Amino acid sequence: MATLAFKLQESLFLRNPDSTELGQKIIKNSVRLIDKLGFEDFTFKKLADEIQSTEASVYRYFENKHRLLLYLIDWYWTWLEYKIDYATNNIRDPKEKLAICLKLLTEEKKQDVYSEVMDGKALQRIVMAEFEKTYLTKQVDSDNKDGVFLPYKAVCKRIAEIIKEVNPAFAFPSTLASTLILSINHQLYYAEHLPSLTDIKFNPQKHYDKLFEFMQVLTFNALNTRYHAE
Amino acid sequence: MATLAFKLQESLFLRNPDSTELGQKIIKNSVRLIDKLGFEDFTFKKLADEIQSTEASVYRYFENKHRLLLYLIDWYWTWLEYKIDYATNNIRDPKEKLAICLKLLTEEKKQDVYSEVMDGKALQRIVMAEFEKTYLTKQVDSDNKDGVFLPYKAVCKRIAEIIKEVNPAFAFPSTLASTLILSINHQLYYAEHLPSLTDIKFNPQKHYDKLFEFMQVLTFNALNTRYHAE
DNA sequence: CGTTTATGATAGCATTACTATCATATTTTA
DNA sequence: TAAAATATGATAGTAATGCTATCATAAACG
Repeated sequence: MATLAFKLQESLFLRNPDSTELGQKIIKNSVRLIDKLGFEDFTFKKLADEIQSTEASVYRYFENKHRLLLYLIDWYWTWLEYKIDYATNNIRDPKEKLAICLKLLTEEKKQDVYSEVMDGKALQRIVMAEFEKTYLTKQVDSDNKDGVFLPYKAVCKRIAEIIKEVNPAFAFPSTLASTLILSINHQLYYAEHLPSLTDIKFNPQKHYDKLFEFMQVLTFNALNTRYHAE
Repeated sequence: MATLAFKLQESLFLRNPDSTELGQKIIKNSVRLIDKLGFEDFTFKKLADEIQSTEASVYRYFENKHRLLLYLIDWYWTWLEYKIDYATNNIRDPKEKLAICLKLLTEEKKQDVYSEVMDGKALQRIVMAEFEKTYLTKQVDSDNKDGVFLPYKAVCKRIAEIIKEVNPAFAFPSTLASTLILSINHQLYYAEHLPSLTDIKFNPQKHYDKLFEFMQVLTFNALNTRYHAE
C-alpha cells in the first residue's frame, strides 16, 4: 500500500486512507468530484455512489467533508514543500532560491511520480478555488490546534526564511510570503473568471510565466533588490 | 425609507430591502448573524426567528443566502468606493491619492453616517471572512453576468488607475490592485487566528497602522518610487 | 481456526433549502 | 370610499444534506 506518498497529520482522518484500497479510491475520486462540483455541492453520498460504496463507509475514513478537504490541501502543501526542499537543496544564493520558490509556486503542476493516486492538476485547481474555505470558518482556532494548517504554515515559513536571507532588514518576511502565496492562488482564477481584476490574460501557454514575472517584480522590489537568472 | 444609503444592483434581490421596514430588519440582522455564526451556519430560518418573521418572508427578498451575502458585500465595496472618491477628489498628486486609498482600505471601519442600518465594523469582519466565498464557486460566471461583482471591480479599477498615474510604465496595475486588496482582507485575520503567517501582531490599537505600513512598502517599491506624507 | 477488522446494507433523524397555498392586514388608486 | 393590489404571516410539504446506529458478512491476521 502507501501510494499516496506523504504521511499527513493523524488528526485529519479517522482511518488512514493511504492504508486501504477503499481509502485510496476515496481520495482519488474526491479530487475528481470536488474539482467537478465545487466543495459546496460535493457530498459523501455522491462520492460513495461514484465509487460504488456507501456513505457510512466514507464516514469511517473522514469525520466530515471539511476534514477530507483539509487532507487534500495538506497533501498539496506537503508536496510543494518537498519540491522546494529538493530544488533549493544545493543552491547557495538566496535570491536564486527565492526565484526557484516563486517558479515552483506559480508553475503548472503535473501528474507527479510521487503518487499514482493524486491528480496534480485537479488538486491545483482545488487549492485555487477551495483552499481559503478551509480556514475562513468559525472553527479555525480549534482546527488550528489540531495542527491541520501545519503544511501550509511550513511553506510560508520556508519562504519567509529565504526572504530574510535576501534582506535581513526587511520587516515583513512572513507577511510578504503569505501575500505572495495568496495572490498566486487567485490571479489565474481571476484571469479565467473575473478578468478585469488582473492584467494576466487567460492563456495556459503563457499565463504561468506572466504570473511568475509579476511575482518576481513584486518580491524583489519589496526587498529592494533585483534578480536575473543567467 | 431608503436608509441603506446606496442603490445596489437589482439582480441582487427579489424585493428591495431598502424599501421596507422588514427589508431593513433583514439586512441589519443578517449582518449581526453572519458575523456571529459564520456564513456556513447562517440560515434564513435562524434569521427569521431572530426578527420574529418567517422563512417565507425572507425568501421574498432574497433568492437565497448567497445573494444576501452578495448584497452585503456589494454594499461594502460601494461604500468604500464612495469614501475613496470623496477623499481623493481634490488631490492632485497620484502618490498621495494612492496612499489615501491604502489608508482607507486598511483602516478600521466605523459606524458611518451613511446608514443607521449597517454596522460598519461587523460588515468589515464579514468582508474579511466571507468575501472570497462569493466568487470561489461554480456559479461565478453566471453571477458575474448578473453584475454582482461590479462594486468590487470598480474599487480595483479605481486603484489600478491611480497606480497607472503613479507609474505609467508598470505592467501590472490591476494585478497589483487586486493583490493588495486580497492581502489587506487577510492579514488581520491571520494576525488573530494564524499568527505565524504574518509579522503583524494582533493588536487593535496598532495593527491597522502596521498593515498600512506593509502595504505602502509593497506598493511604492513595486512602482519603483517612494511616498512620504509631509 | 477463531477473532479482529473492514465493508456493505439499511434505517433513521434533525436540519437545510427551498416552494406552495391561503388568510389577513395594509396601502394604493380609481 | 370601495375595490384592487401588495406585503406579510401561518402553515405545510418535499428533496437533499449531514450525520449516527445497527447488524450481517467477508477478508485478513494471529
